[in-house]
Amino acid sequence: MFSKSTEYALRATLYIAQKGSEEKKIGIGEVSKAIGSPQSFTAKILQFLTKDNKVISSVSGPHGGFYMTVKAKNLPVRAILEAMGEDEMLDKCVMGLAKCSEKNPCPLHSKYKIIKEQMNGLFETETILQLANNIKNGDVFIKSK
Amino acid sequence: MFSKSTEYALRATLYIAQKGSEEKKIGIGEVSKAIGSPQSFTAKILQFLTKDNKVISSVSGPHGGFYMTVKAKNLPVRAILEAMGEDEMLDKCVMGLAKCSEKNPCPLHSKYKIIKEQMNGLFETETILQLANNIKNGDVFIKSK
DNA sequence: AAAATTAAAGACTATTTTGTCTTTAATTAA
DNA sequence: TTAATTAAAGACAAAATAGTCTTTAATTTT
Repeated sequence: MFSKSTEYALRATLYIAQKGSEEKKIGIGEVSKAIGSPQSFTAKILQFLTKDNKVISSVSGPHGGFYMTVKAKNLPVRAILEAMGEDEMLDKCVMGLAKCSEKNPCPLHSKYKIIKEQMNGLFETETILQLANNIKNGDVFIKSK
Repeated sequence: MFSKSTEYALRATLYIAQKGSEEKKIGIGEVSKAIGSPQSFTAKILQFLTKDNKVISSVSGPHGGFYMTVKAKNLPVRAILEAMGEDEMLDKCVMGLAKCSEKNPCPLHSKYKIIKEQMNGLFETETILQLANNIKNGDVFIKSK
């Protein structure tokens, strides 16, 4: 479905949302350990998500690290996909037609459309904060055992 | 969703199902032109789908080409995904957890599961022949204008 | 002001995916 | 049986993705 980069972005963001705040920033070492991802690669992804404070924020120096504002935590999960440039996945033709539409539908268009609508609904409805709370509760996980 | 290879595989297979038969084989040139894909790359993909006559069949020489048996045409679309080794996509964790399950669910597991079930249903239910017939009727297309 | 700590930046490498091109093998028609 | 036609095989090349490592900049603590 998504690229490895986006998978790490989703998990890292949820971890930072769950554990961090403006007062308590999280270091890259802790993040990559918590989600089970390569540290340097994850660093690069987080730097990218930090550009223009799209989704996450950061400060350098001692006691620095990554965190999210309350406003950012209340964004839908889709915001992470958009920041990673993978939100087009949610509207892409399943057979790869450059222009797949009602006028020019691929053979799976009409049935796959319904599935895409549900995916859009899922990523639009769920907020980062909601999912982060589920992690906190111990109901769900962001690292494989 | 799927790799370019699999997108081409889906479209090429539907074209061959629609236009070809044991009596009328289709050349690689015609296929790649009809679906708008790079010819040599498509050739490699079709060769792969021909291995062990998984989905499509072929013969070399004059009046040779690609075709599908009646039996193959009646396979579900999922057979193409399986042949391309991309059917695992239909069961993969959306956040990239190696082991995402009811016991160890990712934060999107329970809701994404429903979407996956529908995707599985779609690819399992639709047969290659059914979709090919829709192309023949002019209802749907496998090439972008 | 100096040392320590942290992310930012960017060069670099490795792997996978996508794609091309040439040679070979199979088959058929003349 | 020779020439023509087609896919098969496989070596290459290009581009995208994934990942590492080193240096720099920002910030804080001492």
